[in-house]
Amino acid sequence: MFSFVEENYLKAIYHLSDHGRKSVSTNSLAEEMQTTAASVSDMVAKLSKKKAVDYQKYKGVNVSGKGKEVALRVIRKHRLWEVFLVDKLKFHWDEVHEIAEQLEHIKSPLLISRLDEFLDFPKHDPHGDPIPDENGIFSTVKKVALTELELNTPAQVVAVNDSSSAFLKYLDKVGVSIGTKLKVEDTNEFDGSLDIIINQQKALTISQTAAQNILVANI
Amino acid sequence: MFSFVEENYLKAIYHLSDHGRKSVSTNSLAEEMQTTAASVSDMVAKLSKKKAVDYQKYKGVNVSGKGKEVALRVIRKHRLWEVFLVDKLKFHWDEVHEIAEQLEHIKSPLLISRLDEFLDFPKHDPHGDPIPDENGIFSTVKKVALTELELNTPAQVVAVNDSSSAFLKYLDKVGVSIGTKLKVEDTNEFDGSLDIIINQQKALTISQTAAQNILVANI
DNA sequence: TGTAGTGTTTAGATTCGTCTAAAAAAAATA
DNA sequence: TATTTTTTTTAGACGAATCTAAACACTACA
Ligand SMILES: [Mn+2]
Ligand SMILES: [Mn+2]
Ligand SMILES: [Mn+2]
Ligand SMILES: [Mn+2]
Repeated sequence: MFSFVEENYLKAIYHLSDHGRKSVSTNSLAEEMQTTAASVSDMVAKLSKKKAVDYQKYKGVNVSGKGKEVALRVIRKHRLWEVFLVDKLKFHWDEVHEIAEQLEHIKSPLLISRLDEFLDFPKHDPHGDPIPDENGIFSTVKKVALTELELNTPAQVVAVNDSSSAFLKYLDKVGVSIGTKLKVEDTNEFDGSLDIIINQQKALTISQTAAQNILVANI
Repeated sequence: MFSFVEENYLKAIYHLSDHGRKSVSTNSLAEEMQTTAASVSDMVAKLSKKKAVDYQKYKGVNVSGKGKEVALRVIRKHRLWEVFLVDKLKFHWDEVHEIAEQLEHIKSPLLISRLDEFLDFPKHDPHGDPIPDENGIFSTVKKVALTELELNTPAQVVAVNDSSSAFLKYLDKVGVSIGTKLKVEDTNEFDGSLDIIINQQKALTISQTAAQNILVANI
């Protein structure tokens, strides 16, 4: 039905549109897909003819109902495979994305439901991102960037906004991972950095940039 | 280096050439690949230019050293994934081939070595076919078709020649699987059928066709 | 040994996804 | 509002893999 390449476009449109909430420009999609605006124009017209996106020339593009379904199915597979790689094959959380980019395109609904079961129906991937169920529904937990957390309120790390290897390695070094309990002790006005306490013991200061990429939930 | 399609051609040539022992005709390769002789001619010329096959016009084709390496790597991945599907995801041995056809093309040497370890370094896939190691070496066990087994000699089923769903379902029905111990009690001259005893108890008669597709080794 | 038949290769076209260059539309700015 | 700049689309081409039709090479055998 949809090719490897079409699936990747739909996933990118879904992400850039903030889960289908706003329309996506040709240039931003070209940057995301590491290709040219001309190629994007072509592909978007093609996806529009297949009713996978809503598109008007010069007005941007967004996923249609059908396109959203496809995107969510790919995202579900991507995240389940990442859980498999980390939980079962002992990969590190900064090594799994590229392999999951390939595995997400394997076509077999039965394979995915068996994998889901084998992994014990995980609700989140190794980076804390939610895994949609077979109907595309996310289990929603209210999460907030660490920069928004109120002072001295205990919270738990539930996800990261930046899954780059560099950032994940930094988090490892300072001892932050999914599930880590922490609170913010103080904010430093002059550069936006935060003084935090990890697991009721380790104190450290992290930059505003780092804090914006750490998502937490109240406990 | 090699595309999805090129990998499939190399695998097919390797199989049709009986592990590189004899050269493969354009037509037989076209049939195996479900395509036309013209397409095969094109692809074989391309693989020849890439030094993955030895090829002279009108004289047939065979894998080169490099092509054999590629084919064996794909075969290794195919069979390891089949073991994963059966042992870990509880698939039935007649359901795994199509999915493994997709998974065999995932590119990540580390993934395969981790998978191998996770599966406890299996030497055979669910159909009894040997899994080459990372250097392309098969662990060789002398196996023989059940039709060649001497009378009243105890043996063990180690592989099947026919992995079709129909044949595997038949084997399930009569209670034969990889590892089953059996011996041949008698041969019926008029139609080549065999009277066999399974696990020292169950007696049954199987056709010559079935027996030719069951491979056994002495115990 | 000439010829019919089979097997194989070449020629030319098609689809998919991509590219560069140029044209057109929209947005920004003067 | 008129002009410049940016964004987007169109035009035309290309490589990969495929196809059909036609030409060519090898084989069999009369
Ligand atoms: Mn990922
Ligand atoms: Mn992808
Ligand atoms: Mn198989
Ligand atoms: Mn394949």
